[in-house]
Formats: sequence, C-alpha cells, structure tokens
Amino acid sequence: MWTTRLLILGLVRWLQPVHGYDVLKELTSWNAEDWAKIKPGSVYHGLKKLTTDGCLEVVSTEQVDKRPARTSYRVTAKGETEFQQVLREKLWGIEPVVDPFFVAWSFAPVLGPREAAAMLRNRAALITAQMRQNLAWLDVADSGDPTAGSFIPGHVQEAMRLATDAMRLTVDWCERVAVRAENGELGFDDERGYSEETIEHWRRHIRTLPDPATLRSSLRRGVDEGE
Amino acid sequence: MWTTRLLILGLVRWLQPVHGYDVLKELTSWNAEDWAKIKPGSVYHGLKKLTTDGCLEVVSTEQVDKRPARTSYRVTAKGETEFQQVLREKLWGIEPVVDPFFVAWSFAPVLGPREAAAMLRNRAALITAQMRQNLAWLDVADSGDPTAGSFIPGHVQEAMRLATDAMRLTVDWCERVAVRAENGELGFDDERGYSEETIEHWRRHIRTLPDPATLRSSLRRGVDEGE
DNA sequence: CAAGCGATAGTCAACGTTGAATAAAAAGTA
DNA sequence: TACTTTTTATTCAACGTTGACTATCGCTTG
Repeated sequence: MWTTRLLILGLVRWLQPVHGYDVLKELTSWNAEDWAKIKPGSVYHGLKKLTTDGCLEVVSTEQVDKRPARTSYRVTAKGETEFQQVLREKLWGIEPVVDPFFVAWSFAPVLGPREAAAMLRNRAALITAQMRQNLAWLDVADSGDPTAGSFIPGHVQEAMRLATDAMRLTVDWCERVAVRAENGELGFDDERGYSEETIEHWRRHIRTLPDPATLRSSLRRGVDEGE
Repeated sequence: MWTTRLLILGLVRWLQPVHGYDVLKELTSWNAEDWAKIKPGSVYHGLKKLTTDGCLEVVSTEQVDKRPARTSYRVTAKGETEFQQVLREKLWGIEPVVDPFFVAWSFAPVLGPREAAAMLRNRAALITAQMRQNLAWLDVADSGDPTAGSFIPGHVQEAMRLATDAMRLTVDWCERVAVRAENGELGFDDERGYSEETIEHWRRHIRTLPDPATLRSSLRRGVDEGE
C-alpha cells in the first residue's frame, strides 16, 4: 500500500538520519499500527525498498558491542520529490474508504432480525465507549497548559474530532437500524433467529475494547506532567 | 484479509454451485472492487485456498469446446461453520477503519496554510459530488416501484445512507478546518505556501471522479425498467 | 467478410505483508 | 545475587495480493 511507503518516507524525512527501530518507535507512539495498519515487518521492508528505489540512502551502519547493527537512513533528492508528489496526489484526490464492518454487514440477513438487532446495539455500545475515550483524549489535548504544550498538533486533533463525530453518527445509525430490523422492515429472514444463549455464546467470544492503558501510554509522551 | 475470504465464502454459499467467474461477476455487480478493494486475482486464489482448507469442494470441472475449463464449487459443512463463525466474530466485534486520507493528512503541515486550505476545499467539492450521486442512487432505490422491487436490499440501502451522512460530516469538517488553516490556527508553517500555479499544476494531475456511467451500470440490474 | 472489441475463464510470477524467530543489553524483581 | 521480563534491532520464510498475460467465443462495424 502507498500508505506504508508514504508514512516511512515522511518519517525518515522528518527524523533523518534515523534507523529502522526509531521509525518504528515513532509509528508506535502515533498509534499507527491501529489507524494505518502498518506492522514492524513492513517498515524494514519499506526502508530497503525505498533505498533500492533511490528514495533513501544509507548514512551509516553502526555496531555497538554485540548488539544488532543499526542502519541509518536519509532521504535523497529523488525521495524528496516522490514525497512531495505522492503527498499531493493523495491529499488532492479522493479514494474510497474500506470499512470492514460493511463487508460482513452484506451478509447480515443470515443473522435474522433478532440477532441483527442485538448485534447492532452491542456495536453501538462498543463504539460509544471508544467515543468517550476519544472525547477524554481531546479534553486533555485542549486543556493541556499551552506553555508546555500538549504536543498533539492541531491538525491531528482535528482529525480526531472528525473521527469522534463519525462515531456519534454510527452509534445513532446502529440504534435506528436495530429498530428497523426488529420491525421486520429490512426483510431479514425471520426463520433464522438465534436463541438468547447462542447470542450470549458469541458475545463471549468477542475481543473486548483495547485496554484504556494502552491508549493512555501513547498519550503519555505529551501529557506526562498532566497527572 | 479476512474480508476477501468471507466475501468469497459468503458468495459461494449463496450462489452454489458456482465457478470463479460467476463469483467475480457478482462482486463486480456489487461494486465490491471499490468498497472492499477485492481484485479478480484474489478471487481465484481465495477459491483455491478455501478448497485446500476444506471449506469448499469442487463440484465439477466442465469444458465447453476449447474454452477455458470452468471449475464449480460448493461449501462443505466445515465451510458453513467457518462462515457462521467468522461472520459473527466480525459483526459483533469492532475493528478500526483505515482512512488513507488521514495517513497523508499527517504530513499536511508540509503544504503550508494556503495550499492546505485550497486542498480541503477541493476535497469538500469532490465529496459533495459523490454525495449527490449517493443521494440520487438512494432516491431511485426508494421510489422504485415495490412490485418489481428495486432489488437493492434494505440493509444495503441503510449502509449507503450511513455512508452518505458520513460524507456530509466530512464536507463540513473540510470547510471548517480550511478556515482554521487559513487563520493560522493549526500551526502550519507559513514559509512553505505554494503559488497559485503550483496548486493548479497539482490539481491537473488528480484523478477525477469515477465516471457516473460506471456507477449507473452497477445499478442497472435493479432498475433496468426505471428509465 | 475480415478486423476489432468485449466478454468469458482462468493462470502465474513478482511483489508486499506479516507473524515468528533471533539475540543481546537493560531494567525490574525476589 | 540470580532470575525474568522488557526493550533494542533486525531478519526471514510463508502467505496473500495484484497486474499482466493467455486464449477462445461471439458480436458488431466498416
């Protein structure tokens, strides 16, 4: 994906000279593994690919003691051009967003009206919880004393605000559609309803919300003294 | 991605017995290449993988004349179990949505306040146009005479409605943030503004909206007689 | 009637992604 | 002090994705 490549190129450009692990740490502090689905293995591959493509160059390969060698990179002129080019191509264009939920939702009629409604209400609850975390996060970012600065750039805060509003929308949608499902207005096959126990069974197998502590740790960097 | 696998499994389950090309055609009629980012190559691979995993089985391999042989599939008991299992796992759980725009947006400060504002307004315009197409689409689905039926299932219509509302939200966000960017409230570096010409240059290189005809053809199946 | 084009039906090599493995130092803990 | 866990730093084989390719049939169009 271009997202992986742009993210790496942009981070090297910003932090240069850097080695892979530092890029990785920065990405982790951005929580990018979540919202950009980028994994460690891809970062190292990306750095090597960008290098063979002439967008990055190796600054040094230092070895301290017996630890693994660290290779440092910096962007070349070609890399800078590609960065500017791709950044604008992606910002000025539009691209459909894939919400994996709606892939599964295509087959929602299989659930039948009762389970579908229960599922949607469960979803509303989960998303509401996430939304609250976002709101708390934005609260901290807002009220962080402006001198020390809350290290969360304004444009990132705005992105978070949009995400939060989108969640609110989704929650309302879930509740509205749950009602429609129950009322048989979506044409779901009534025969296939599942018992309360089945639903409880599935509910138990669901991954819970990401640990609030995880989220907070990614925040720590900016608000350490805030507690 | 699990989306590819579930989509294929679900479609074979629904259309069985089917061969690859028919699954492909169905996916195309769903416009799935857009909203699920699934490509032909992946479909054939997916069918083979699901077969070696014991979720599908080959019904027949018929050869008509000298045309390429068509392999037909049907789901096994194991496949049915996996379908039910995965479907619920994904519907009852939540998973972060990746909006590639926000990957690029991370580097928005590079644009400077002027280009950022112009970019956001351009984005608002593009998304507004898409939104109008969605609204027109929903209009047709709504007013399609209920006897012949508009062949667009209620739950799909609802999904489209949410997507449309999310677009409205995004458009407002773009316009609001454009103003903030211009007012220097986002801390973008002022030095890096780009001239009108540069902006015009980039604008010219941007992919335009998907051809309305494409969208309409995916609709044809349901509303052929509507024109 | 030949040429061209789209639909039919699928294969495959090249590429990107990812989980797992490696391995040593530093930090925590009993 | 001895033990375990975490952090540092990266490699790699296995797997999934994708664009490009093959090849035939049927339909239109000049």
